[in-house]
Amino acid sequence: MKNNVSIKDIAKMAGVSIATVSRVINKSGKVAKETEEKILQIMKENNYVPNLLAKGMRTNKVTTIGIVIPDISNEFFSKIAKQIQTLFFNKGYASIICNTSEDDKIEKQCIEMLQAQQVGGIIHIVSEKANKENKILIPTVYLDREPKFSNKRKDMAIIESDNLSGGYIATDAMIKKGCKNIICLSPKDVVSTHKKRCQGYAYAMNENGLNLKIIIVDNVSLEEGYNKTKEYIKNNKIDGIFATTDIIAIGAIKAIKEAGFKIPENVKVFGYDASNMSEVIETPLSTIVQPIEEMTLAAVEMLEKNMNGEKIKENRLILPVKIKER
Amino acid sequence: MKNNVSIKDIAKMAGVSIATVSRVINKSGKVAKETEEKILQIMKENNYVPNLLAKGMRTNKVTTIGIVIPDISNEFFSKIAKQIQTLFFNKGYASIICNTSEDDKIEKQCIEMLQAQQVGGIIHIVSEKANKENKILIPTVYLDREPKFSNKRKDMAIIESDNLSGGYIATDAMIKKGCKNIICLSPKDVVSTHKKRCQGYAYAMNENGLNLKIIIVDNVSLEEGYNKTKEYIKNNKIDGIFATTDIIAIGAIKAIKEAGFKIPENVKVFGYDASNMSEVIETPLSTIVQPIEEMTLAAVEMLEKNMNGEKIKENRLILPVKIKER
DNA sequence: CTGAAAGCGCTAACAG
DNA sequence: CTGTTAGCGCTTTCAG
Repeated sequence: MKNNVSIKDIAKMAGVSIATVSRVINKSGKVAKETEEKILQIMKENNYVPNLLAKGMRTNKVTTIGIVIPDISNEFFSKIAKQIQTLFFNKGYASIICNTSEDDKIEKQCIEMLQAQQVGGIIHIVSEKANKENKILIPTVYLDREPKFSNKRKDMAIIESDNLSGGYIATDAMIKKGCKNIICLSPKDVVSTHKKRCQGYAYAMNENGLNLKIIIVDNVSLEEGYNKTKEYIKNNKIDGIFATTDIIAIGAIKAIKEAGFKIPENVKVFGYDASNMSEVIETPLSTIVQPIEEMTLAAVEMLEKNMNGEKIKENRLILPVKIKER
Repeated sequence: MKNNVSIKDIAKMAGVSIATVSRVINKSGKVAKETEEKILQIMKENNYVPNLLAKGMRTNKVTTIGIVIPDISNEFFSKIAKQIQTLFFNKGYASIICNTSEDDKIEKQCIEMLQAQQVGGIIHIVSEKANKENKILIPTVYLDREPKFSNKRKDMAIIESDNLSGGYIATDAMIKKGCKNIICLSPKDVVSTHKKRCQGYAYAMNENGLNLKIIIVDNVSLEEGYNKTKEYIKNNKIDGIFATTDIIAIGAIKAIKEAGFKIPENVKVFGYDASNMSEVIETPLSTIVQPIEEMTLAAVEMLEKNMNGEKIKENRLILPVKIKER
């Protein structure tokens, strides 16, 4: 499997020392044009590709970063992963992507593996269960979800979108259209994002003197959105729903329609994330758009600075979201 | 950034040679229980994590594999990537994931980078434009799409799902329900998967003496599915649609309904991939389910064998698909 | 301008 | 059972 030609092979073929070959590879130091061309030629002929790992080991500069993500098959996260990988690829870095499946045990293993793989930095979306910081020395930027342990370290780099105002503007938009009985459907507040969206909802409701009703779904699924909504509307009147993620809203829509109500005439529905599903569903589903590009770009830039040991004043960033009404 | 303790540091602290430390790390050779425990203790205290790259360099055994994918934010591909990364993670491998964005230039760069990163093997879903094999010596398994250059090398490892019968059973199911005028919506046949699905469609139509009509969409999008369908039904009657991927079917549905037809009463619609969108759309959309787990498992196993230099008789595999009628 | 040599962290004989 | 040593592919002084 190791038919790879090495710098040594090239040197031998060119009749020079490996130092010289190294110099032309890195365009460092002076090499006679003649020798340089000859070496370049031989490298091309033999399809030489430098061993980045050996180089990294020697120079202590690494060309790999890690991305730790709860579930890469989730649309929102996969978009993020794509952006990050592309941004880093263009800078010459390879991205090692790890799935934690929301499991803190696996998450720990991921971090250890990345450390063992000598990644230069990590962009980390914490799992639901992550309670304590993994004790590592690798530069890390937390993205999307605020880690539970973030209050312990004020210098922690965290990039989020503005989930609080996301919840607020969604709810407020419905209130402005006359809704008075708006419920909020959300998973248990294990994750900062959903929690903040609920808080935004609560803020808007309180501001308008409306009674809030937060209904906890046991998991993030169409079924749960459906079941909990169906159950609730048996004995309660509602005219608005704010679900902290699209799929829950879609379940709610199903229940609402089954009960004979019209959307958006009788009940207005807001989801979150502007997923593909929200695009294709035929019932009008309003939603909140997160600034994925800005978030990933900021995370990548911040991580790069961290890796270069640069001081950063702004190590926490909250990016604005947009509303998409339908 | 390199505060990492090394085997040398541990050895010094334990007052033994690095060889001994190496032995306890790898559980190779005999080490006195006493010394072993002492070393283990010190390793734990100092949070020692072995440098896999150095190890790989020395042993010529690498713990990284590459995944090359056209678009990781695509639901189907991201599910595949997740599976592969998980399977390899459990075997102790890290996965470097690369996006080609369907661009053969980027694809080439990806392969080169993976080579430079010394990955042990690659699972590769080729881009649309990939026309010639990248000349590398890394064990590679092609997944999902059959490379255009596959006929040149009969020993190439390729895992696909059965797109041909996918197209066939979808079409056949509609015919069995009485459809006679079924159109097929598909992107230009740049990619083997869509091409084969169309062939399956054609096969079923011919078998039943029906006229086939394949309509090319310019790109894979809801809009194109919508536009091309709307255009066609202006002057033609149809009672069935087979779209080679769900999103196109969803566009078609929109056009059909706008024209006043009922689904599935007047027109039956089949998509492909059993995407989340197909799950939530309120109009009945039948679809074909690909065996993602089996595909990825087979690919991973085949790659592992390749990496271990094992001979494999079956280097081409076509896995069966399932129908999901709605 | 170019080569020799040391060393990054680690493993694998080879001696003790 | 344990230490010494060479070397994986590469960069980087230090001498020529």
